[in-house]
Formats: sequence, structure tokens, C-alpha cells
Amino acid sequence: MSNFLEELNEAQLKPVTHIEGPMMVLAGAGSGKTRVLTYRIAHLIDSGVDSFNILALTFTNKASREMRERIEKLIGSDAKNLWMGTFHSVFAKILRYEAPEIGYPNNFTIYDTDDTKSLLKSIVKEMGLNKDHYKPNVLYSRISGLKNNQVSVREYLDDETYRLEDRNANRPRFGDVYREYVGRCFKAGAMDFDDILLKTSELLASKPEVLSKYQNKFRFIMVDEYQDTNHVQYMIIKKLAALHRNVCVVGDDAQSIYSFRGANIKNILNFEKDYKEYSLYKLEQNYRSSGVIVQASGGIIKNNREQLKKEVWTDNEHGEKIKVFKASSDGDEGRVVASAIFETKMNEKAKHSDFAILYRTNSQSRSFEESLRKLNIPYRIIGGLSFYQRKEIKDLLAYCRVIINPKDEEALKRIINYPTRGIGKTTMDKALLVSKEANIALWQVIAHARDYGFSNLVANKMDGFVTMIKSFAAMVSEKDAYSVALEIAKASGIMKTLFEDKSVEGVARYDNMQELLAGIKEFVEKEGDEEKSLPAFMQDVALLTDADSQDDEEDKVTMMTVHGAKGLEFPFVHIVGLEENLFPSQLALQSRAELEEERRLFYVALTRAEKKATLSYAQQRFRWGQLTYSEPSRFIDELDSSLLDYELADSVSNPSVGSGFNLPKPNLKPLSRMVSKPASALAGFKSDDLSKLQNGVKVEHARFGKGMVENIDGAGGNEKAIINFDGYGRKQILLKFANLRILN
DNA sequence: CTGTGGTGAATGATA
DNA sequence: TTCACCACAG
Repeated sequence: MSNFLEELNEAQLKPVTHIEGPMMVLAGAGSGKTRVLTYRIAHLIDSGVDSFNILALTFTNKASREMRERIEKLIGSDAKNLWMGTFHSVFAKILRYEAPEIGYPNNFTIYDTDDTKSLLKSIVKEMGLNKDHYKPNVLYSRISGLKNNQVSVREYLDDETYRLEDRNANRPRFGDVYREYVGRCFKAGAMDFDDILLKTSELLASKPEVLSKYQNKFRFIMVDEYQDTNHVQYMIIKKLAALHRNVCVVGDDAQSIYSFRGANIKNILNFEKDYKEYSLYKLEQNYRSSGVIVQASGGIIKNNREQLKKEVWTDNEHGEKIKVFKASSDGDEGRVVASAIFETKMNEKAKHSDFAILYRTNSQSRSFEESLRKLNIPYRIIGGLSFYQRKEIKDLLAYCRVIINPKDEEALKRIINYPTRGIGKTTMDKALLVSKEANIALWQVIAHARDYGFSNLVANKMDGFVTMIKSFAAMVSEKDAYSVALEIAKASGIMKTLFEDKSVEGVARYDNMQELLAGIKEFVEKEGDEEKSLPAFMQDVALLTDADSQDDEEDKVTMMTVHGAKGLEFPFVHIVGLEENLFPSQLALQSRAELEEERRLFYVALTRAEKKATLSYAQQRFRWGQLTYSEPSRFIDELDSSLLDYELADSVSNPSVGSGFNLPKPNLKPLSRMVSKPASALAGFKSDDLSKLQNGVKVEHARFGKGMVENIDGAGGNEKAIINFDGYGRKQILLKFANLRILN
């Protein structure tokens, strides 16, 4: 059974057959790192380790899925018992059981980035702070940084250094924002992404019985991409591994590209201190890339001071030189790259899926999309706005969240008036104020609106909403996730609202919602005895950001950021936008450490290529809607010129593109700004008494002209009329504001 | 309360 | 350029 070991080379075999005791594998790009991890797990199980006792942590869902599949191929269904997943998914799962130990409910919600930012925004507003100094993005990354280093609110407030930093950054009250944010999350029974790790760490530190339970469960621990772990993750691993000390970390310091979110290279160095008896293994033979690419990338990384000693080499053939394209503009770069792909595909008889376009920022994808579309080259974009971040998806999921955890304030705010049910901003501001002053959940205020002084009219609307949510909640224990979700979509009116929107985007939104429902159905119908309830589904969803539903099988060119490409490989790779201030990013030019991270990022990009890498840059490009000029990236200069093949002529040599095509248009002021808008209220136009208005009456409106009343509803000064105007179509008009003259 | 249009900011990556 | 937010009219 263990003949699979024969597929490994000597350097790989050693770590794979290492069983007891701590170990670290430093694995160069393309050296078979995943292979070592998967084979080691297979070998552990083969040697009698119970698969239930193995924990394997990765950074992406994709990596863990891939590893599980590969292990399954080696050892069969035992692979299902492994605890394998991303840090977030594994510890979220543990927290589902253990949350009450630290004062959270089992049904806690996970706040994603949007929820977090929206909460921060309301806090800043409530506290009356200057929103230019307290921007959600900045606050979020500050809080995230603190949490990743396990700095609690208390510790923050006690530490003059931290507070000074914020005072100097024009946000002296950051500490109050931090405290309020943490308090509000707790009150809402919500954890943000960082909390999942932070709370796990706190749990393990404060509850010895819990710690000991998981120490005994996870007798063998494996960590992929160890160079990307942050301090909290490091602490969690350290605690879990303290008893058995069977911890195996795999990583490559040259590919550490996540220090911006707290990843700490020092964790690799700390490893040596914490586990003095550890064994070190190095994988230095690259099986992936051509000699040119291995040589070029090795040369690049040598420019970094901070690095561990490692010499990556290959037996592969030398291969083609790295091509460098100069383009005149971003649009031109798109055309050059698209036609190069077209050509290579023909010459090499390659598939579309053999190509990748890698860029530094998501916003660069546009020019490539356009050009590829023109040449009828199919492509897919990974990243950017993921499926689960789309508004219509988040809306439906927000209903699910409120049903499971009514205290979830962000979800509640999202849906209380969607589809519109007459509970608007003014009402909600009031409700929020009550919730804050009485220190009760927003949901409680809404559920008992009359007790908190809301008018009957408003309270009735809230009652309707609350009744609806409760009726959904009653279904949860009886029905599966799909039945509940479908009922929500129908009964809430979301489905109808989206269906009625016939614009292009509207149709897409409707389709997306159908796709979500189909996804839930799939979840429910999937084989296996896992739970099929809505809460079970929602557990998975919050942590799926990966373009999971992507059709990997289809023959398409892949476009994504360099970050997104980590761990992947393609025969032909285009690295684009190699310009100063873009790649390396202008934000990374402040310090040596940041520049070195950019360089590692470039190293990652280059080492994705198997056969051939192509670099390109544009001399000018549109950024923020403005034409900017740019210089070629320093990373091009750092490459050994004997490995480069400069394509001097730019796309002017391309006969299919007419000359002068790329000239910037003369900069005309948009006309719309100069045209004054038509007078909205005609002077002297006086409204008739509308109290006796009825269906079928012909009226004249100051702006819309003549029309016929088709329907009137509402009461008490809030009557709305639907009027069909000639030339303007149906309009809904509130009579108390309307300027209408009754004709006839 | 709700839809519109005008204004100003965004473009650094992830679970 | 595009998107999100805020006035403000209706």
C-alpha cells in the first residue's frame, strides 16, 4: 500500500517519512511542497496514526480542497476524517461548539469586511467624529492590526505608544472607536474575521480544559504557507502543539507576501527557538519552470537582504527567454498581450487555459478584458467582487443571518427596508438611538416598537416585518436550508423585486439569486449525513470568498492579481503593468521592508510560469480617470539581461490596429455640467385640492404634463397615487407633495 | 418616506 | 472612469 513513496525524490522523502517531533520544510517555488504535505499525511495514516488526530491548516479553501482530494487518491476515504481547512474555517468550527465558554452564543454571526466597515461608519457618525480623519478603511486595518497582535482594548488604552500613534494620525479618539466596535460586535453576537483567530487564541489561553481537549485531539499538526502566519495564528499553533510537539510547518520565506495583513516572517525564526529539537528540510529542486525562469527569479530574490539561505535549481531545459513588451498605453498593452496570446496559442498549439495574465491591482483587468473579447478569446477573472459580495446575494443571506441571530445588527439594518416597506432612514436612526441608550439589541427595539414610542403607523410596519422573520425562523428547525431560503426569497418580496427589474443588471441580479438558491439546493442534496439546515449552510458561507464556484474545467485564459496566483502554475504567464508606482506599488516605496515584499511578489509572479514568462509595461495609463505617465519597473532592470528578449516595436507594428487609434482625445469639458436643469416647479403652478382625487381622473403635473390616475392608496396624509403620464409613463407620487391640477 | 441627480472619492492584496 | 453617498424635491 505504501508504494506511493516511490514517487518521491530523496529530498522529499525525508520530510515525508519524518513522523514524531517538530519539523520545518523550507520549500522553494515549484519544488513539490504540496506533494510533500499530502504524502506526509498519507504516510502518517499509513503508519497507524488515526486520521481523526491530524490537523492540517491552509490559507485558502482551494488549497485545502486540493490537498484533501490528493490525499483521498492516496489513501481513500480515511481522508474525510482529517481536520483540514483554512485557519478561519477550522477555528470557526471549533468556536461553534465552544463559543459559550467565552460568552458568545453558538449561533454567532461572522461579520465580513463590508459589515465591519459599515459598523465602523455608524460608530464614527454616532460619536460625531470627523469622517475624513476616521475613515472606515483605515480604522479597520488599524483594528485588524491590533487584533492580529492580540492587543485588547484594555491593553491599547494602557499603552501610551499606541495612543500616541493615533494622536499623530489625527484620530485621538481611536481608542473609543475600538472599544465601541468591540462592544457592538459582542452585543450583536458577531465576530469579524480577525475575531475568529483572536477568540480561538483567547479561548485556548483561558480555558485549560478546552485547550487540553484539542491538544489531545490534534496530535499531529501541519501548517501550509507558514511564512504567511501572523502572531495570533502563531500563538494558536504553539498552544495546540505544546503537548505532543508534532508540528510540521511548510513554507518559503521568499514567497511571503502578506505582511500587510500581519503576517510575520519572524514566525519562521521563532520556530527554531520554540522547538530546539526540530529538524529542518529543504526542497530546492524546481520541477515546474524552465531554466530561464528559475535563473531569472533566483537573480531577482537575491536583491532582498532579508532571506533564508536557499538555492533553487532545476534539471528542466533552459527554455525561451523572457519577453518584454513596451506598450504606449494601457489600452495598447491590452491589445499587445491579447494578440501575443493569440499567436502563442497558434504556434504552440496551446489551450486557452495554459495562459494567465497577472496584475498588481484588480482595476487593471479592464483593458485585457476588452482586447481579449475583441479577439474572441475566452477568459475568466478570479477575484474582484466575489459572488458572495454581490448586493443581491448579501441581501438574501442577510435575511438568513437575522433569522439565525436576530441580534445581528448589520444584517438587520440591511434588510429592514429591503424590499421597501416604509421603514426609512429617519425611523431607523431613531431605533438605533433607542437601542444605544437603553442598551438593548436593535431587534428588541423593533420587535417592541410601541413600547419605545414609535407611532402606530410605524409600529405596524415593524410588526409586519418581525412577524415575517419569526415565521421564517419557525421553519428553520423543520425544513432544510433550501426550503427556507426559497420561502424567504418569495415571501420577503426579494424575488419579485428582482424579477420586475428588466434592466441588464437587474436580470443579472435575478440570475445570481437563482444561482445562490441552486447552490443551496446542491448543499442540501449533497450526499452524506451532514446537517442540511440553514444554520449549517450559513456556517460555510461566511468564509467562502474564494471564487469557489469558478468553472476550473473550462478552457479559458485566467486573469487575476499576483496575490491570487500564489500556489498556481501556468505554461504561459503574462505579468503586466510593470511600472514604477504600480508594480512596485507607490504605497510600498516608503520602506525597505515593503519594497522587499513587492519584490517577493514579483518573484511569486515569475515563478508561476512553466515554459515562458512575458512582461509588459505601458508608458502612459489612465488612473483615477486621468492620464498618467510611467517609467518601467525597476524589477525589469534587476533581471539578468541575457535572459531577456526586448520587443522594441510596440503595437504600431500590428497591422490590425490602425495608426492614430491610441491618441488621447482632446480634453473637452463635458457638456452636461454646463446645461442648467429644467425648472422643476413652474412658477405660478398651483395645486388643486386633491383630497377628493379618484381613480380615472385626468390630471396635469408641473413637470410630467398630463396623465391619468390609476390607483390611490395609503391614508392619513400619506396617500400615494399611481399616475400614468403621457410620455413619462407610470409614476408613484405622494399627494401631499404633488403639484397636480385636476383636469376635466 | 423615496427616487433622483450631483458631488467627491477611489485604485493594495485576503479570510 | 465608476461608484457610493448626500441633498433635496416630490
